[in-house]
Amino acid sequence: MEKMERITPYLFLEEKEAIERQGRVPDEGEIRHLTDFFKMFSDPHRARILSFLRQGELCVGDLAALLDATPSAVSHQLKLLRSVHLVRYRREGKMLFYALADGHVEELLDQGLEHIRE
Amino acid sequence: MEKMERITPYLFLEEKEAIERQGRVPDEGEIRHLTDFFKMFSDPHRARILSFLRQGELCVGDLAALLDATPSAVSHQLKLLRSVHLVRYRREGKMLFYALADGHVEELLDQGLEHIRE
DNA sequence: TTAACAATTGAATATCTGTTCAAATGTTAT
DNA sequence: ATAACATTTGAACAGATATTCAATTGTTAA
Repeated sequence: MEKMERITPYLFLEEKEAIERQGRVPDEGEIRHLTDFFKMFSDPHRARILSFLRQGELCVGDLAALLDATPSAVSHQLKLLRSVHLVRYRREGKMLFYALADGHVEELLDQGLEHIRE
Repeated sequence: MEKMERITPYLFLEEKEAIERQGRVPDEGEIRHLTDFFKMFSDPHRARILSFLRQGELCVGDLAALLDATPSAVSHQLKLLRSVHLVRYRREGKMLFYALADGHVEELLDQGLEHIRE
């Protein structure tokens, strides 16, 4: 058998390439997207915004009151949530009503809760 | 009709309390756990570690080689992943082999990927 | 058109997070 | 014992992140 180049005492170059070829590990760009997406669930204000929006649409001022935060702080977070398409909004007069973008969001929240509760 | 105390032009105190009573928004402690949990998926190194572990257990040195990172950096991240029970490990000689803690992890990764791909 | 209000924006600051580096721990073989 | 190796740990530094504050945009009503 031919000599194999060792990377660590256990992993051989062939194995490493095999693992990478299997393609179950997203490439750099996709990992970046994925982590940016999950980052949205990793801040208490954002997680609470998403949780509150499960019950229907709310405007920025409502969210600020519910979170006990300033409208500015909430708006900054909503901007991030918009950037990864987790929320959508519609204008009604002076106000912007925000809502969850789709059902995925709730599923994900529930899965997270399931994990930490068990 | 009785006068209601307004919080914002739209949300009334009764509504706010109703929303909070519905209990679909986790309390402070649970939100903290939840965000700490999701935070684990929000760093590229950690996300790649979890992705690589889908294909079977790997030791720290292997992961370091696959990630092109130092064993120290990997170990620090593994410590965080252990802290929220996303990975488990077993010792074999000098090495520690890490594995995903349960199926939840893969489900979550897939849901995240599903969201960003659509 | 002006005033009032809801929300957004950008810059500054304080905090959090991830990596590095050196030292320590645990295991195996000599 | 000692040496060699895999991994962990803690402290220090650099970069990322969330909030605040002041200024701005957009909408409605007088």
